[in-house]
This record gives sequence, C-alpha cells and structure tokens, in this order.
Amino acid sequence: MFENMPCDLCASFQPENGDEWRDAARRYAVRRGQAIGDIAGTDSWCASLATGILRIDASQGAPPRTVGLIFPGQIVAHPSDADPCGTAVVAVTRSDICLHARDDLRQVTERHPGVRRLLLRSAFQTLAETRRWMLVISRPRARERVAAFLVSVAGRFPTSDHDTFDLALSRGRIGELLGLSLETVSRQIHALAKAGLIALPGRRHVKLLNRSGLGAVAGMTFRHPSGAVA
Amino acid sequence: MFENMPCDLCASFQPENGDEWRDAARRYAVRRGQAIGDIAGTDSWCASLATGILRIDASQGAPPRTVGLIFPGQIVAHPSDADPCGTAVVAVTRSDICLHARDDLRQVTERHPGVRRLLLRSAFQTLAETRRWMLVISRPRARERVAAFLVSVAGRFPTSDHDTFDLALSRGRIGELLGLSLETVSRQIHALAKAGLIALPGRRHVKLLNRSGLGAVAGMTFRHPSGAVA
DNA sequence: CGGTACATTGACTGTCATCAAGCTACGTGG
DNA sequence: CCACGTAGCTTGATGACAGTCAATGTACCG
Repeated sequence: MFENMPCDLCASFQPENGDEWRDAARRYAVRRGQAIGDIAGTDSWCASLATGILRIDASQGAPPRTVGLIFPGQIVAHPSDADPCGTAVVAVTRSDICLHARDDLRQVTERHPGVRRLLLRSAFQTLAETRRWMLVISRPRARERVAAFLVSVAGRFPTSDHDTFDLALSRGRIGELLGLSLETVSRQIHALAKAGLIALPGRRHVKLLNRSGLGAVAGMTFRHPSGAVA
Repeated sequence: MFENMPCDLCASFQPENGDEWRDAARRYAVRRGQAIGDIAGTDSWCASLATGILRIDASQGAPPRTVGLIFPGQIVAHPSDADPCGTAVVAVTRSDICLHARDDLRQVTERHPGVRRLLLRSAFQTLAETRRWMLVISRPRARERVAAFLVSVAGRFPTSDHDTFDLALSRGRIGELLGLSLETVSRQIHALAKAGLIALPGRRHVKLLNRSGLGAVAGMTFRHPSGAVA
C-alpha cells in the first residue's frame, strides 16, 4: 500500500514525469531508531516523509537532544555543508520515506522550477514553524508548554480518530523538546487529565476531551504548514 | 560609503551583471523601529542586510515578541504566503538593506541558479541556527541562556574592537528572546560581570573579559552561518 | 526642567529541577 | 509459563531559582 502513495515531492512531478527524477527517488522503509543519514550516506540528501514520524536531534553536546519533529507529508532536507555542527534525523516510529541523493536533487531542481519552489517553500514554512515553537518553549509555565505540545501533535492527526492519538515520544523526549524535566512533563500531563481536558487511555495515548480548552491553556493557536526541513 | 557596499545577494551577480537584477534591487536606509514590510508593501519581499541589526517579531498574540535577530551579511526573506500568521521584521538600529520585490526576485531566480542556491542555502542555515537557539532557550538555568546570548552576539562582531560591543537590545527584548523576565536578564548580566567574565562600560555595552569562560558557562559553542531568513 | 523609557535592586512567592523510591510494561531466556 | 531485567513512568519531598510586584535610580529627549 505504501509503494504507490505519492509523496509531496514526487507529486509535483506528475505533469512532467521527468525520467531523471524517478531514477533519483528511492522509497525506503526506515526502522524505528534508525538514522536517515545512515541510509543516505555522508552526502547531503533530501527526503519526503510518507508515513511515520521522524525526529531531529542536535548531535552537538552530549547527550544529543531532540529539537524538532517531522510528520507525514513534510519534506526533510539535510544539507551537510550548511549544517556542519550537525543534526541527525532519526525515525521515531517505523517510517516510509522517499529519499533523494544530493547530486540527483541538484540536477532535478535545475530543470524543474516547481521542485525548487517546493523546497524553498518548505524551508520557509519549517522556519516559521520552528519560530512558533520558540514562542512556546520560552513560556515560563510548564502547563502551557505541555498543552501546546499536545495541541500541536493532535493537529497532525485527522480528527476522525475520536481525537485519540499516539504521542510516539517518551516523557523524556517531550521534555527535551519543551525544555522541561521528564517528571514535570509527566505531572503536567496528569494535571491536564485531572482538569478534564484530556484522557489517558494508555501511557502514550491521549484523547482530547476539550480541544478548545486545551488550546486556551496553551495560549496560542497552531497552524501546520506542509513543509519541514532539517 | 554604504551605497557601494555590496550585499551577499548582489555580489553573487557580479560575473553576470543581469540588468533585471540591478533594476529590481533597491537600497534603503531603514529607521530604527521601522518595519521592512512598511517599505516593501504587502507583498512578499527579500532583502540583504548591509549594516545594522534587524529583529524578527512574532506578531501573533499581544504583545508581539521578538524571536530572532538578523546581522549584517544575512539574507532575510518574507514569503507572505508561507507565513500567513505573521512575523514582522523591524530595524533594531538604523540599518541599510538591499530590498527586492517578490516578482522581481522570482524572475531573477529563474534565470540565475546562483541566486536561488544562495537563497535556499540561506534558508537552511537560518533554520539550523534557529534550532541551535532552541537548545539555548530550553536550558533551565538563566545564567546559561544569558551567557549564550552574549557569546552569540559577540560572535557577530570582529574581535578587533577589544571585544567590546553594543547589545542593541533592551533588557526586556533580550528577555523575550531568551524566555526570561527583564529583571532576571539584568541580574544575570551583572552576575556575569561580578564573576569577572564580562565588564559593563555602559548600559548596553559589554566587554568580554573571558571569552572562553563565558562560552563554558553558556555550555555550547556557536558558529554563525551567513544566511538568515524570516 | 520635566517626562518617558529603560535599568537596577530588593522582598517574596510559586514553580520547577533534582534526588529518590516504587511502579508498570515489555521482552528475553530459562 | 514464569523469573528476571530493563526501560520508561509515576509519585513524593525538598531546595534552588526565576517570576512577580514594587520602589528607586538613571539616561535621554524634548
């Protein structure tokens, strides 16, 4: 079923059907915990996420810390020359990606204006999203940050699931993302549950009971642009 | 003296000297506090900063908060379609920018591969830099954040000034950037001075006495890529 | 000379990180 | 099937730290 699912990047080629593009793009199934860099090699690469969730780890400093998430439909590019200090892109869950090597991508972007516009657009959108995240994690109250995180993740899933979704991240990793200790994350999640805003059917499963109320606690509204670039 | 100073974007045109580029680029002097958007109009735009410092304000929510800074040599692009919720780019100090309207830029990027590579590169680098900032402001200790801020700003200035530089930002705005109250910023700056790591010749002037020591307090090393995109 | 914006300093309170101890779920191997 | 180990989660106690409120101080501008 995955083999025929088009990714954003590939979809932008339908009208033209460039041969070099189809040759360049390779579909990969990524194991949980596997780094995309290990698949792509040391060179720069660019990928479109079909299914699963990826995380961006800042590899500088020990231990490495997660600084961002990538959801299906987003594009993730890793230009090794522009980011020498290093971020690694790792699969949080088993994921399916559409991977392109750097040289292939350059050739294609030369010839296809639509692709490079998509890439640039994706980069801008990811940047805007990252800046919104900065607003979240610069808030003093842990409650607001956790609520904002939940609202953000919930926004990635269709509402048809009865507003129930999987967090995919451990408490510790959520803490890294929000600048909180894992204990504080756990406490705040349960506090939101006690407040009746969410329910916790499982350890990593969350059901939204009061979406707007949760948004009010978060103190902001989220929009999710389609792009994501590391 | 400013009129002839080349910006990164313009410099990438020297070999080709495209006419349409020279026509599209306009040099502007921006007053302190003035928004670039007011100059460029409602459309998307792209600018290269020659002198001065700009700040990126997240205009969503009241009051607007500063989420990033732009230093000379960086490119700042504002794609209005990709960022509908809104960030405004405002001059912190009097600045000189090289401004391009969106339509002109699109034409130029179609014809000049170097320019679009520069833009994409700039976007990636700014994204990487923003993610490093997230690492800074997610740190629990205010001391580390303030130290990191000082190291970062200091890195923008040549070391020949005896390591003395102007902060350009008020305590309050530094606090917004770091997710701290203005009082905490003030206290931490003075604490760093008492610790002998910096000196404070003036209210907004800082002299680095122990650069590596400050970096140690900050807990990380900074590199400054040349790109910046809003 | 007064006004405004910014900065400093102090006192106090609330919150969060830290340490520590159990607890749950899950996978492995006996 | 169960014992066991590990990783993740929860919960509690405590102290440090940063936010808040408040007052004063300082530069800069007209």
